[in-house]
Amino acid sequence: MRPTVTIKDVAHKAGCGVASVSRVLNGTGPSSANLKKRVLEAVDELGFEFSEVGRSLQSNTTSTIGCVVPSLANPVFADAVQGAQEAFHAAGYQMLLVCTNYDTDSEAKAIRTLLAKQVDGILLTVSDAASSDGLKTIQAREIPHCLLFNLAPDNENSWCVDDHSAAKTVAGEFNSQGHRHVGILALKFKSSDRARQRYQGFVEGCAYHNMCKPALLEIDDDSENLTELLRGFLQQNQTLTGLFVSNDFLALATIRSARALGLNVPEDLSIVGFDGIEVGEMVEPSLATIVTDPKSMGAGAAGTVLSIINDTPRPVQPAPDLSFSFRTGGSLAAPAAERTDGEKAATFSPSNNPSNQNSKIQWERSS
Amino acid sequence: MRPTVTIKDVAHKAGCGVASVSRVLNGTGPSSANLKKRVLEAVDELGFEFSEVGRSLQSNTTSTIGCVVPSLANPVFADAVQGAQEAFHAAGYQMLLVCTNYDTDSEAKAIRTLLAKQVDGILLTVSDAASSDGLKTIQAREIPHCLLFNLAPDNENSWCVDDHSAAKTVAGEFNSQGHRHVGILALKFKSSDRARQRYQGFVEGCAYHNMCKPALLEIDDDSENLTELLRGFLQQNQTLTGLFVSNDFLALATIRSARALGLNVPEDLSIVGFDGIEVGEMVEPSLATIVTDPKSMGAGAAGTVLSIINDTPRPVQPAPDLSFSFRTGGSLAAPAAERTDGEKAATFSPSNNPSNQNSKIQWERSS
DNA sequence: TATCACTATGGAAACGTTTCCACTGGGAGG
DNA sequence: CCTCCCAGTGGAAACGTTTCCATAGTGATA
Repeated sequence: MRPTVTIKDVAHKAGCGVASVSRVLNGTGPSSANLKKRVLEAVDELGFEFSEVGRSLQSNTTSTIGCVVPSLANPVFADAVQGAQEAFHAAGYQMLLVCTNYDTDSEAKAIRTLLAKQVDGILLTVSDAASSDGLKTIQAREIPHCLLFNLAPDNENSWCVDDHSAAKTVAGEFNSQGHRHVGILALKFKSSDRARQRYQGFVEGCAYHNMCKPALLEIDDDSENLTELLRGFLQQNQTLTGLFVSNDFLALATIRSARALGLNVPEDLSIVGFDGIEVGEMVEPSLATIVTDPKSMGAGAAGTVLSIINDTPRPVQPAPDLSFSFRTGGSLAAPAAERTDGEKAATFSPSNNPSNQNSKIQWERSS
Repeated sequence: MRPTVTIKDVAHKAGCGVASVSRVLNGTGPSSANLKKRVLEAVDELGFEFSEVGRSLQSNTTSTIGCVVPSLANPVFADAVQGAQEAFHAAGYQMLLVCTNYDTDSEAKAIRTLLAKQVDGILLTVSDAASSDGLKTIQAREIPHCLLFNLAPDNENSWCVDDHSAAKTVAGEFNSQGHRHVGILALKFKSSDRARQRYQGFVEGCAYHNMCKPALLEIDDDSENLTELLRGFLQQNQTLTGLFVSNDFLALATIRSARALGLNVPEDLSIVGFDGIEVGEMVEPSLATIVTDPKSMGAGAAGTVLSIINDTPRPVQPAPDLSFSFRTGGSLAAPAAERTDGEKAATFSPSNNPSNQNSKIQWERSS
């Protein structure tokens, strides 16, 4: 297809063997000044560039890294990917990107494709690190790799925020504002083990602070009718004064839905997000949230992959408790006085469904 | 490095020649049932997978497409990349991603690398399509490619929003709300020819509606002190009642800065953005903006690249005037009465620098 | 002068595929 | 029975590199 110029053409033009061209151009092995000159001239004249394909075949190396993430729609991943891309680029590697849309089959398929392409390493975020087929394949083949935003199952390499502690921290923040009964809004656990971590940490944190067990609202990534879901949820949990939402994007949407239901944030309902995306600071009220640094995480994970490839010391990851920080914001405040005793609770629930049994049963202290 | 199993191993195990294995597995050429069975068994047992590298060398094809964008931090590009990735993936292509950070040198270098990697096609967004070295190289080598978000210089393939018309539309919206003197806040033109298009369209639109020539505030991508820049700008243009900001992200930041300066949006200053990112609808007031569909654009451009490769009919691009639409929002309203005659204008400019000569000179009608 | 070490160079193998070509054997048609 | 054709198969070339090895030349040392 492409009438590209190969090393043979150069050799011919320079009147020498291909081996000499290779040596001159790669600076490997000796070569006379005269030969160098001829080769360089020929290269210039012909506009020769090495074909990475030929090279790869010979060296069993592609200077390509695979990167698998659920989606770029979430700025957390977009930032992480960008950070990783820059790190790889700086090290002379190209990045093959695949988005899986939180689908485990896509994950496995993508990974197989990447392996066939002979990537030198893989950086990946999977739905569930403990059960990922793709991950198993990678481990079996001993491909240099690093998980990103997934907690490593067994001594896996991974860069991730300590979701569990972070969520616990959020519980503490709710507590110190005087909230006793809060909820958590999370993506379906099966599509994100991160959501589960956050849930568990939050439950634990609430227990630690002697708060009620948080009510859980699990939603799909593509749920359209958030407002309705929220209405139902709040009707079932009328004493709820705060809501921890498992990512900022969703938290903003939740604020909007709450408004649509006639609730004031934070007076009627406090909201805390997770991720720390920039726009969270631009809205009014600003979003209280856990802030993380996805770009650094991506770059760090990339560094880990590179260090495995080159057998150099691994980059050090920030201590788990430093992987995040809490950012105060207007969306979290003390609950309005009349909300804490459940009096006004009924105002946003015209339906007379008092089924809040959910909030107290099956509740046990875990610390 | 990798003790992978090759077609030779399969041939040996199955007791046949490599050619037969290739034929069986690719379904090209005849083969007996018996042979098929043996080969398939061997493949299964050995866990054989074709090496794309060997294949590529032979076929002069890599089933890989390069994708060059300025950054993923802007959700417009993130969405577009995702759309493109999905389209490529569906067609059996992998995507090599490079972010250039709006740097033209990176652009050229990235493109050279991609060409060395023998990508089958390239999808790219450059800083300035008219002067891009990388683009010239691509054209010279006749690599299947498509521009994204860049207006094609000469019969280039490109998918882009009609920035010019969209900006003109914005001018019209300002006009119908009664604004006479507005400004435009844009990224430095050298790093984005899109910003220039929008500027020109806006100027033209203002002229068309007999408004004042819009004042221009050009900023860097990494400007930290937006609030200060805005303060200076507003001091110099005290009769300004509206501001067109060249992307939504920046628009939200601008709203925040305006607030920091004690201005109410939209009463003291109306803001209109560009892109239509989702969070724009979640903030209060919601962001009036031009909404575009970057994901579709990415997918469309990817389709164009594929159609060039496969020599199939090009996907049809939406008509320029359908490539965007205006979304009303709370950030755009009629200017407060006292603002239109410049009376209250001084309230936000404690400095007594009345240099608004900028706004009226060199002003010409263009339609 | 014979040996040696070392530079400079080219030929050829190897990497993993696909594909062309040649060879075999068997069935059909004369 | 002799051809002819075709399915079935394997050998080998080709793709663009790198690298091993062999060879030739050169200057220094014994």
